[in-house]
Amino acid sequence: MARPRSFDRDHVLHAAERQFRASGYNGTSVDDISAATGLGRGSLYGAFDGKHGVLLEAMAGYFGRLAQGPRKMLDGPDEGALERLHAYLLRAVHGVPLAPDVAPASDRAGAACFAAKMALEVGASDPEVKRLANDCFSVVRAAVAECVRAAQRNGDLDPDADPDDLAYLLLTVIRGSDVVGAYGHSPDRLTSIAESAFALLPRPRHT
Amino acid sequence: MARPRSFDRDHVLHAAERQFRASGYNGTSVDDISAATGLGRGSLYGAFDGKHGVLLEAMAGYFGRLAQGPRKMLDGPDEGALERLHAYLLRAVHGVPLAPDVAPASDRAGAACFAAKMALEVGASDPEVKRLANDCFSVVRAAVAECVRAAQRNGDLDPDADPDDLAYLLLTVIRGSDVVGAYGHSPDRLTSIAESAFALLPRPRHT
DNA sequence: ACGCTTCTTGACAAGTCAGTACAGAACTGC
DNA sequence: GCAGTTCTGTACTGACTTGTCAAGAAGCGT
Repeated sequence: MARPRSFDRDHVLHAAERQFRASGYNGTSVDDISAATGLGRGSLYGAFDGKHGVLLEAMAGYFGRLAQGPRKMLDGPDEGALERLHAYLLRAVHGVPLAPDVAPASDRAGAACFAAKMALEVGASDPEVKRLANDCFSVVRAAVAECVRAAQRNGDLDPDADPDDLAYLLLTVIRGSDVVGAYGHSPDRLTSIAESAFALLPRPRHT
Repeated sequence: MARPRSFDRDHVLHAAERQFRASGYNGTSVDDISAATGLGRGSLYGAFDGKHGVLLEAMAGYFGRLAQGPRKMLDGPDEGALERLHAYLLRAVHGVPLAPDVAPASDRAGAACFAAKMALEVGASDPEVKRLANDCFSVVRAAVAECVRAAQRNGDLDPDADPDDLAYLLLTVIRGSDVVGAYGHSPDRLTSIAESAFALLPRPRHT
Protein backbone atom coordinates (compact mmCIF):
# COMPACT_ATOMS: atom_id res chain seq x y z
CA MET A 1 0.00 0.00 0.00
CA ALA A 2 2.52 2.51 1.06
CA ARG A 3 6.15 3.05 1.65
CA PRO A 4 7.41 1.24 4.71
CA ARG A 5 9.64 2.78 7.32
CA SER A 6 13.29 2.57 6.46
CA PHE A 7 14.49 2.50 10.08
CA ASP A 8 14.16 0.19 12.99
CA ARG A 9 12.05 1.84 15.61
CA ASP A 10 13.76 0.22 18.58
CA HIS A 11 17.18 0.99 17.23
CA VAL A 12 16.27 4.64 16.84
CA LEU A 13 14.83 4.81 20.34
CA HIS A 14 17.94 3.26 21.75
CA ALA A 15 20.12 5.83 20.01
CA ALA A 16 17.88 8.59 21.33
CA GLU A 17 18.17 7.15 24.81
CA ARG A 18 21.93 7.29 24.60
CA GLN A 19 21.73 10.89 23.55
CA PHE A 20 19.35 11.80 26.37
CA ARG A 21 21.64 10.01 28.77
CA ALA A 22 24.65 11.93 27.58
CA SER A 23 23.12 15.40 27.47
CA GLY A 24 19.97 15.23 29.52
CA TYR A 25 16.53 15.99 28.19
CA ASN A 26 16.73 19.73 28.01
CA GLY A 27 20.32 19.50 26.92
CA THR A 28 19.62 17.67 23.71
CA SER A 29 18.01 19.39 20.79
CA VAL A 30 15.90 17.78 18.13
CA ASP A 31 18.86 18.20 15.82
CA ASP A 32 20.97 16.21 18.27
CA ILE A 33 18.45 13.42 18.20
CA SER A 34 18.34 13.67 14.46
CA ALA A 35 22.11 13.35 14.24
CA ALA A 36 22.25 10.52 16.77
CA THR A 37 19.56 8.50 15.09
CA GLY A 38 20.17 9.45 11.48
CA LEU A 39 16.55 10.36 11.06
CA GLY A 40 15.40 13.63 9.59
CA ARG A 41 13.15 15.99 11.42
CA GLY A 42 10.09 14.97 9.48
CA SER A 43 10.53 11.30 10.24
CA LEU A 44 10.94 12.01 13.92
CA TYR A 45 7.74 13.97 14.06
CA GLY A 46 5.94 11.40 11.96
CA ALA A 47 7.00 8.32 13.84
CA PHE A 48 7.04 9.77 17.33
CA ASP A 49 5.54 13.02 18.35
CA GLY A 50 8.43 15.36 18.62
CA LYS A 51 11.08 15.46 21.28
CA HIS A 52 8.81 14.68 24.19
CA GLY A 53 7.28 11.74 22.35
CA VAL A 54 10.72 10.35 21.67
CA LEU A 55 11.56 10.58 25.35
CA LEU A 56 8.41 8.81 26.45
CA GLU A 57 8.85 6.02 23.95
CA ALA A 58 12.54 5.70 24.75
CA MET A 59 11.67 5.38 28.41
CA ALA A 60 9.00 2.84 27.64
CA GLY A 61 11.52 0.86 25.63
CA TYR A 62 13.99 1.09 28.48
CA PHE A 63 11.32 -0.11 30.85
CA GLY A 64 10.62 -3.06 28.59
CA ARG A 65 14.25 -4.10 28.61
CA LEU A 66 14.68 -3.32 32.29
CA ALA A 67 11.67 -5.33 33.36
CA GLN A 68 13.14 -8.52 32.00
CA GLY A 69 16.59 -8.16 33.56
CA PRO A 70 15.82 -8.60 37.23
CA ARG A 71 13.30 -11.32 36.57
CA LYS A 72 15.79 -13.31 34.54
CA MET A 73 18.47 -12.93 37.14
CA LEU A 74 16.36 -13.17 40.26
CA ASP A 75 13.51 -15.53 39.56
CA GLY A 76 14.07 -19.16 40.24
CA PRO A 77 13.97 -21.80 42.91
CA ASP A 78 14.31 -20.98 46.58
CA GLU A 79 17.69 -22.63 46.72
CA GLY A 80 20.22 -20.24 45.33
CA ALA A 81 17.97 -17.23 45.74
CA LEU A 82 20.48 -15.49 47.98
CA GLU A 83 23.26 -16.14 45.51
CA ARG A 84 21.14 -14.77 42.70
CA LEU A 85 20.44 -11.69 44.77
CA HIS A 86 24.16 -11.34 45.38
CA ALA A 87 24.98 -11.58 41.71
CA TYR A 88 22.25 -9.13 40.79
CA LEU A 89 23.36 -6.59 43.36
CA LEU A 90 26.89 -6.71 42.06
CA ARG A 91 25.71 -6.05 38.55
CA ALA A 92 23.15 -3.46 39.45
CA VAL A 93 25.47 -1.14 41.36
CA HIS A 94 27.57 -0.99 38.26
CA GLY A 95 24.60 0.31 36.37
CA VAL A 96 23.74 -2.91 34.63
CA PRO A 97 20.30 -3.83 35.86
CA LEU A 98 19.73 -5.80 32.71
CA ALA A 99 20.00 -9.42 31.81
CA PRO A 100 23.36 -11.16 32.15
CA ASP A 101 23.77 -11.28 28.39
CA VAL A 102 23.98 -7.54 27.95
CA ALA A 103 27.46 -6.16 28.27
CA PRO A 104 28.18 -3.55 30.92
CA ALA A 105 28.52 -0.01 29.65
CA SER A 106 32.05 1.24 29.39
CA ASP A 107 31.41 4.35 31.43
CA ARG A 108 29.56 4.18 34.67
CA ALA A 109 28.16 7.67 34.28
CA GLY A 110 26.43 6.81 31.05
CA ALA A 111 25.05 3.68 32.61
CA ALA A 112 23.16 5.42 35.36
CA CYS A 113 19.56 4.35 35.33
CA PHE A 114 17.95 6.17 32.47
CA ALA A 115 14.63 6.40 34.25
CA ALA A 116 16.20 7.87 37.37
CA LYS A 117 18.12 10.42 35.38
CA MET A 118 15.15 11.62 33.44
CA ALA A 119 12.92 11.58 36.50
CA LEU A 120 15.34 13.73 38.43
CA GLU A 121 15.71 16.20 35.61
CA VAL A 122 12.16 16.66 34.38
CA GLY A 123 10.01 14.42 36.55
CA ALA A 124 8.96 17.23 38.82
CA SER A 125 7.08 18.91 36.01
CA ASP A 126 6.34 15.93 33.84
CA PRO A 127 3.89 13.43 35.32
CA GLU A 128 4.32 10.96 32.49
CA VAL A 129 8.04 10.75 33.01
CA LYS A 130 7.45 10.45 36.72
CA ARG A 131 5.07 7.57 36.23
CA LEU A 132 7.34 5.74 33.83
CA ALA A 133 10.24 6.08 36.23
CA ASN A 134 8.16 4.76 39.07
CA ASP A 135 7.21 1.79 36.95
CA CYS A 136 10.89 1.10 36.41
CA PHE A 137 11.58 1.25 40.11
CA SER A 138 8.58 -0.88 40.99
CA VAL A 139 9.42 -3.71 38.66
CA VAL A 140 12.92 -3.98 40.10
CA ARG A 141 11.69 -3.69 43.64
CA ALA A 142 9.06 -6.36 43.17
CA ALA A 143 11.59 -8.78 41.72
CA VAL A 144 14.02 -8.11 44.55
CA ALA A 145 11.32 -8.53 47.18
CA GLU A 146 10.28 -11.83 45.68
CA CYS A 147 13.86 -13.01 45.66
CA VAL A 148 14.24 -12.00 49.30
CA ARG A 149 11.15 -14.01 50.14
CA ALA A 150 12.59 -16.99 48.31
CA ALA A 151 15.82 -16.69 50.26
CA GLN A 152 13.83 -16.48 53.48
CA ARG A 153 11.90 -19.61 52.59
CA ASN A 154 15.19 -21.32 51.98
CA GLY A 155 16.47 -20.29 55.37
CA ASP A 156 19.18 -18.01 54.00
CA LEU A 157 17.71 -14.79 55.31
CA ASP A 158 16.10 -13.93 58.62
CA PRO A 159 12.42 -14.79 58.20
CA ASP A 160 11.46 -12.03 60.59
CA ALA A 161 12.77 -9.31 58.30
CA ASP A 162 10.24 -7.51 56.16
CA PRO A 163 11.07 -8.42 52.56
CA ASP A 164 9.51 -5.23 51.24
CA ASP A 165 11.61 -3.13 53.55
CA LEU A 166 14.72 -4.93 52.43
CA ALA A 167 13.73 -4.55 48.78
CA TYR A 168 13.22 -0.84 49.23
CA LEU A 169 16.56 -0.55 50.92
CA LEU A 170 18.37 -2.49 48.21
CA LEU A 171 16.65 -0.50 45.50
CA THR A 172 17.76 2.64 47.26
CA VAL A 173 21.33 1.40 47.34
CA ILE A 174 21.18 0.63 43.63
CA ARG A 175 19.75 4.03 42.80
CA GLY A 176 22.25 5.70 45.05
CA SER A 177 25.12 3.99 43.31
CA ASP A 178 23.96 5.65 40.13
CA VAL A 179 24.80 8.95 41.71
CA VAL A 180 27.75 8.01 43.87
CA GLY A 181 29.24 5.75 41.26
CA ALA A 182 28.70 7.95 38.29
CA TYR A 183 31.05 10.56 39.54
CA GLY A 184 34.46 10.02 40.87
CA HIS A 185 34.35 6.56 42.32
CA SER A 186 35.96 3.47 40.98
CA PRO A 187 34.18 0.28 40.03
CA ASP A 188 35.97 -1.38 42.91
CA ARG A 189 34.33 1.02 45.30
CA LEU A 190 30.94 0.20 43.86
CA THR A 191 31.65 -3.47 44.20
CA SER A 192 32.57 -3.03 47.82
CA ILE A 193 29.41 -1.03 48.42
CA ALA A 194 27.38 -3.87 46.98
CA GLU A 195 29.30 -6.40 49.03
CA SER A 196 28.80 -4.40 52.17
CA ALA A 197 25.08 -4.14 51.55
CA PHE A 198 24.88 -7.83 50.86
CA ALA A 199 26.91 -8.75 53.89
CA LEU A 200 24.62 -6.71 56.10
CA LEU A 201 21.48 -8.53 55.02
CA PRO A 202 19.97 -10.12 58.10
CA ARG A 203 20.89 -13.78 58.32
CA PRO A 204 18.72 -16.16 60.30
CA ARG A 205 19.69 -16.32 63.94
CA HIS A 206 21.06 -19.80 64.44
CA THR A 207 19.72 -20.65 67.88
CA MET B 1 33.80 55.41 46.43
CA ALA B 2 31.11 53.72 44.47
CA ARG B 3 27.61 52.46 44.63
CA PRO B 4 27.30 49.30 46.71
CA ARG B 5 25.34 46.26 45.64
CA SER B 6 21.69 46.50 46.47
CA PHE B 7 21.18 42.79 46.93
CA ASP B 8 22.43 40.12 49.26
CA ARG B 9 24.65 37.78 47.35
CA ASP B 10 23.81 34.68 49.37
CA HIS B 11 20.13 35.39 49.21
CA VAL B 12 20.29 35.63 45.44
CA LEU B 13 22.28 32.44 45.14
CA HIS B 14 19.80 30.63 47.32
CA ALA B 15 16.92 31.77 45.14
CA ALA B 16 18.81 30.66 42.05
CA GLU B 17 19.44 27.30 43.67
CA ARG B 18 15.73 26.85 44.23
CA GLN B 19 15.09 27.65 40.59
CA PHE B 20 17.76 25.23 39.39
CA ARG B 21 16.30 22.61 41.66
CA ALA B 22 12.83 23.12 40.28
CA SER B 23 13.66 23.23 36.59
CA GLY B 24 17.10 21.76 36.25
CA TYR B 25 20.07 23.63 34.80
CA ASN B 26 19.17 23.50 31.16
CA GLY B 27 15.54 23.95 32.00
CA THR B 28 15.98 27.37 33.56
CA SER B 29 16.71 30.38 31.45
CA VAL B 30 18.54 33.46 32.53
CA ASP B 31 15.18 35.19 32.59
CA ASP B 32 13.93 32.57 35.02
CA ILE B 33 16.86 33.28 37.29
CA SER B 34 16.23 36.95 36.87
CA ALA B 35 12.62 36.54 37.89
CA ALA B 36 13.45 34.26 40.80
CA THR B 37 16.11 36.53 42.19
CA GLY B 38 14.70 39.88 41.23
CA LEU B 39 17.97 40.84 39.62
CA GLY B 40 18.22 42.24 36.14
CA ARG B 41 20.27 40.60 33.44
CA GLY B 42 23.09 43.04 33.70
CA SER B 43 23.46 42.59 37.43
CA LEU B 44 23.61 38.86 37.03
CA TYR B 45 26.39 39.12 34.52
CA GLY B 46 28.16 41.67 36.60
CA ALA B 47 28.04 39.90 39.92
CA PHE B 48 28.41 36.37 38.68
CA ASP B 49 29.46 35.37 35.25
CA GLY B 50 26.25 34.45 33.54
CA LYS B 51 24.18 31.37 34.07
CA HIS B 52 27.05 28.98 34.51
CA GLY B 53 28.70 31.23 37.02
CA VAL B 54 25.51 31.42 39.00
CA LEU B 55 25.33 27.65 39.08
CA LEU B 56 28.89 27.26 40.27
CA GLU B 57 28.49 29.82 42.99
CA ALA B 58 25.14 28.44 44.03
CA MET B 59 26.70 25.01 44.34
CA ALA B 60 29.58 26.42 46.31
CA GLY B 61 27.12 28.09 48.64
CA TYR B 62 25.22 24.85 48.98
CA PHE B 63 28.45 23.09 49.77
CA GLY B 64 29.21 25.62 52.44
CA ARG B 65 25.91 25.04 54.16
CA LEU B 66 26.03 21.30 53.59
CA ALA B 67 29.46 20.90 55.04
CA GLN B 68 28.37 22.20 58.40
CA GLY B 69 25.25 20.05 58.76
CA PRO B 70 26.76 16.60 59.17
CA ARG B 71 29.53 17.88 61.34
CA LYS B 72 27.13 19.57 63.69
CA MET B 73 24.94 16.51 63.90
CA LEU B 74 27.60 13.83 63.86
CA ASP B 75 30.64 15.17 65.62
CA GLY B 76 30.86 14.65 69.30
CA PRO B 77 31.91 12.23 71.99
CA ASP B 78 32.13 8.52 71.37
CA GLU B 79 29.17 7.92 73.63
CA GLY B 80 26.04 8.66 71.71
CA ALA B 81 27.77 8.45 68.35
CA LEU B 82 25.47 5.69 67.19
CA GLU B 83 22.43 7.67 68.25
CA ARG B 84 23.72 10.71 66.42
CA LEU B 85 24.23 8.59 63.34
CA HIS B 86 20.69 7.32 63.70
CA ALA B 87 19.26 10.81 63.95
CA TYR B 88 21.30 12.00 61.02
CA LEU B 89 20.25 9.12 58.81
CA LEU B 90 16.61 9.77 59.54
CA ARG B 91 16.99 13.39 58.56
CA ALA B 92 19.18 12.77 55.56
CA VAL B 93 16.89 10.34 53.78
CA HIS B 94 14.24 13.01 53.92
CA GLY B 95 16.55 15.29 52.03
CA VAL B 96 17.61 17.36 54.98
CA PRO B 97 21.33 16.83 55.27
CA LEU B 98 21.65 20.15 56.98
CA ALA B 99 21.88 21.22 60.55
CA PRO B 100 19.01 20.44 62.91
CA ASP B 101 17.93 24.05 62.97
CA VAL B 102 16.99 24.20 59.32
CA ALA B 103 13.43 23.20 58.63
CA PRO B 104 12.77 20.28 56.32
CA ALA B 105 11.56 21.20 52.85
CA SER B 106 7.88 20.74 52.27
CA ASP B 107 8.32 18.66 49.16
CA ARG B 108 10.73 15.80 49.08
CA ALA B 109 11.37 16.20 45.37
CA GLY B 110 12.60 19.73 45.79
CA ALA B 111 14.78 18.67 48.65
CA ALA B 112 16.83 16.19 46.68
CA CYS B 113 20.49 16.92 47.07
CA PHE B 114 21.21 19.89 44.88
CA ALA B 115 24.70 18.70 44.09
CA ALA B 116 23.50 15.27 43.08
CA LYS B 117 20.83 16.70 40.85
CA MET B 118 23.14 19.03 39.04
CA ALA B 119 25.86 16.41 38.77
CA LEU B 120 23.50 13.94 37.21
CA GLU B 121 22.20 16.46 34.73
CA VAL B 122 25.30 18.25 33.57
CA GLY B 123 28.19 16.64 35.47
CA ALA B 124 29.12 14.40 32.59
CA SER B 125 30.13 17.35 30.47
CA ASP B 126 30.98 19.83 33.18
CA PRO B 127 34.07 18.99 35.23
CA GLU B 128 33.57 21.88 37.62
CA VAL B 129 30.09 20.74 38.54
CA LYS B 130 31.41 17.24 38.88
CA ARG B 131 34.13 18.32 41.24
CA LEU B 132 31.81 20.42 43.38
CA ALA B 133 29.38 17.54 43.67
CA ASN B 134 32.15 15.21 44.69
CA ASP B 135 33.21 17.66 47.34
CA CYS B 136 29.67 17.60 48.70
CA PHE B 137 29.65 13.84 48.82
CA SER B 138 33.08 13.64 50.37
CA VAL B 139 32.35 15.97 53.22
CA VAL B 140 29.29 13.97 54.20
CA ARG B 141 31.08 10.70 53.80
CA ALA B 142 34.00 11.80 55.92
CA ALA B 143 31.70 12.95 58.71
CA VAL B 144 29.76 9.70 58.60
CA ALA B 145 32.93 7.62 58.62
CA GLU B 146 34.24 9.51 61.60
CA CYS B 147 30.97 8.97 63.45
CA VAL B 148 31.11 5.27 62.63
CA ARG B 149 34.61 5.12 64.07
CA ALA B 150 33.40 6.85 67.19
CA ALA B 151 30.58 4.35 67.56
CA GLN B 152 33.08 1.54 67.10
CA ARG B 153 35.33 2.96 69.78
CA ASN B 154 32.34 3.10 72.06
CA GLY B 155 31.54 -0.52 71.38
CA ASP B 156 28.28 0.18 69.61
CA LEU B 157 29.37 -1.07 66.22
CA ASP B 158 31.39 -4.09 65.20
CA PRO B 159 35.04 -2.97 65.36
CA ASP B 160 35.91 -5.35 62.53
CA ALA B 161 33.73 -3.51 60.04
CA ASP B 162 35.46 -1.07 57.72
CA PRO B 163 34.16 2.38 58.65
CA ASP B 164 34.86 3.72 55.20
CA ASP B 165 32.88 0.94 53.58
CA LEU B 166 29.99 1.63 55.90
CA ALA B 167 30.20 5.34 55.22
CA TYR B 168 30.13 4.75 51.49
CA LEU B 169 27.16 2.48 51.89
CA LEU B 170 25.25 4.95 54.03
CA LEU B 171 26.05 7.77 51.66
CA THR B 172 24.75 5.64 48.85
CA VAL B 173 21.53 5.02 50.73
CA ILE B 174 21.12 8.73 51.33
CA ARG B 175 21.76 9.57 47.70
CA GLY B 176 19.45 6.80 46.59
CA SER B 177 16.66 8.13 48.74
CA ASP B 178 16.92 11.35 46.78
CA VAL B 179 15.82 9.43 43.75
CA VAL B 180 13.52 6.85 45.29
CA GLY B 181 12.00 9.30 47.69
CA ALA B 182 11.57 12.15 45.34
CA TYR B 183 9.09 10.31 43.24
CA GLY B 184 6.11 8.45 44.48
CA HIS B 185 7.14 7.29 47.91
CA SER B 186 5.85 8.52 51.19
CA PRO B 187 7.96 10.00 53.97
CA ASP B 188 7.05 6.95 56.02
CA ARG B 189 8.65 4.75 53.45
CA LEU B 190 11.80 6.81 53.57
CA THR B 191 11.83 6.60 57.33
CA SER B 192 11.54 2.86 57.19
CA ILE B 193 14.36 2.69 54.65
CA ALA B 194 16.55 4.66 57.02
CA GLU B 195 15.52 2.50 59.94
CA SER B 196 16.26 -0.66 57.98
CA ALA B 197 19.66 0.60 57.02
CA PHE B 198 20.40 1.58 60.58
CA ALA B 199 19.16 -1.71 61.97
CA LEU B 200 21.42 -3.60 59.63
CA LEU B 201 24.58 -1.87 60.78
CA PRO B 202 26.90 -4.52 62.16
CA ARG B 203 26.69 -4.66 65.94
CA PRO B 204 29.55 -6.04 67.94
CA ARG B 205 29.29 -9.79 68.38
CA HIS B 206 28.73 -10.29 72.07
CA THR B 207 30.75 -13.42 72.70
C1' DA C 1 27.33 69.92 46.37
C1' DC C 2 30.09 67.65 43.00
C1' DG C 3 32.70 64.05 40.65
C1' DC C 4 33.85 59.42 40.43
C1' DT C 5 32.92 54.75 40.43
C1' DT C 6 29.92 51.14 40.42
C1' DC C 7 25.43 49.19 40.02
C1' DT C 8 21.06 48.67 37.61
C1' DT C 9 17.83 48.66 33.99
C1' DG C 10 16.12 47.83 29.61
C1' DA C 11 16.87 47.06 25.05
C1' DC C 12 19.45 44.82 21.39
C1' DA C 13 21.65 41.35 18.18
C1' DA C 14 23.09 36.90 16.96
C1' DG C 15 22.16 32.46 17.39
C1' DT C 16 19.35 28.32 18.60
C1' DC C 17 15.15 26.11 19.67
C1' DA C 18 10.85 23.22 18.56
C1' DG C 19 7.57 22.40 15.47
C1' DT C 20 5.42 22.83 10.70
C1' DA C 21 4.91 22.62 5.77
C1' DC C 22 5.94 21.27 1.52
C1' DA C 23 8.11 18.84 -2.20
C1' DG C 24 10.17 14.81 -3.70
C1' DA C 25 11.38 9.87 -3.12
C1' DA C 26 10.22 5.10 -2.31
C1' DC C 27 7.50 1.29 -1.86
C1' DT C 28 3.13 -1.56 -2.36
C1' DG C 29 -0.67 -3.45 -4.80
C1' DC C 30 -2.82 -3.98 -8.95
C1' DG D 1 3.97 0.35 -15.32
C1' DC D 2 0.89 3.12 -12.79
C1' DA D 3 -1.71 5.11 -8.89
C1' DG D 4 -1.94 5.80 -4.33
C1' DT D 5 -0.07 6.20 0.05
C1' DT D 6 3.38 6.79 3.16
C1' DC D 7 7.94 8.10 4.34
C1' DT D 8 12.06 11.30 4.03
C1' DG D 9 14.61 15.44 3.85
C1' DT D 10 14.91 20.34 3.84
C1' DA D 11 13.56 24.87 4.25
C1' DC D 12 10.98 27.97 7.00
C1' DT D 13 8.74 30.36 10.96
C1' DG D 14 8.05 32.33 15.26
C1' DA D 15 9.48 32.12 19.68
C1' DC D 16 13.02 31.89 22.93
C1' DT D 17 18.03 31.78 24.22
C1' DT D 18 22.30 33.89 25.82
C1' DG D 19 25.41 37.42 26.24
C1' DT D 20 26.47 42.42 25.42
C1' DC D 21 25.95 47.33 25.49
C1' DA D 22 24.82 51.84 26.58
C1' DA D 23 22.34 55.06 29.26
C1' DG D 24 20.60 56.37 33.61
C1' DA D 25 20.49 55.82 38.81
C1' DA D 26 22.66 55.56 43.25
C1' DG D 27 25.82 55.86 46.64
C1' DC D 28 30.65 57.31 48.48
C1' DG D 29 34.40 60.57 49.44
C1' DT D 30 35.79 65.05 49.53
